[in-house]
Amino acid sequence: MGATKTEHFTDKQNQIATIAKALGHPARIAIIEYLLKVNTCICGDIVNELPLAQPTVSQHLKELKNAGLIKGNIEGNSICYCIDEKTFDTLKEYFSKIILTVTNQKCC
Amino acid sequence: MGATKTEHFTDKQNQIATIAKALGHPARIAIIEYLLKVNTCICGDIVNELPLAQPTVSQHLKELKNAGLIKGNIEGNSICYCIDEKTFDTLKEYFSKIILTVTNQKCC
DNA sequence: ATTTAATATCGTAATATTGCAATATAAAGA
DNA sequence: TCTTTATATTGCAATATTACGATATTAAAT
Repeated sequence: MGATKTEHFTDKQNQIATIAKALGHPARIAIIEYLLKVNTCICGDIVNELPLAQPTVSQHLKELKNAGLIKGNIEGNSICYCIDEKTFDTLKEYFSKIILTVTNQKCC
Repeated sequence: MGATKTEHFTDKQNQIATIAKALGHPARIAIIEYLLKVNTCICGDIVNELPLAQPTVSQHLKELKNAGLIKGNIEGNSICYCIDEKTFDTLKEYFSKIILTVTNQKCC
């Protein structure tokens, strides 16, 4: 016990859960909002912006990248990060569909 | 260490992260989708639907309720659960704003 | 009053996440 | 080449999550 029973759920359910999980930490939300503000930036900029050590920021960036929420392009010495729109679209579409369905329903 | 540094982030950032975190598990996504299909149901229905024990389902329902994603109304013996639209709206609005901002940006 | 049914809570083991110091890697500049 | 700069990885401690058996709670049914 302790491990999520991933294999019992559909690919789509796991996909949405994985993306949501990546956004389930305030530091990662802060990183997304910072990227939104500055368009593109390097890891060091985020380290200066957030109250977290460089390895911690690097780890959060990795998780956001694994979930497809950001992209990282090597630019010589540093890595240029920016938001990956596609995955946010996937989420928005998913929630839009939920809301459309729910508005036709009656709650208990 | 090990605990999230919640106090260093804004209320809005923590709010979005909390909601996203609640959706960051395939079982909870499956519960949302089941509720979407059947409109309303009781805990026992979900226990029959998912490959998880009753206490586990109860715990997942509690987290979804704490995040404001579902509502639970006592109906005599059992509890009637249904989706709470408001919180999904909050998420959708948040992602819509992100996408609107990103589409005017150029990635690296 | 007792039993049954539906959920919640407690306790606990297994696993995952968070955060960071120390260290590694890799490219640019002197 | 040696140093500097930028980022990633490793290893580990603290904490959180996941899952479930056992048990408690609460209301309906008999």
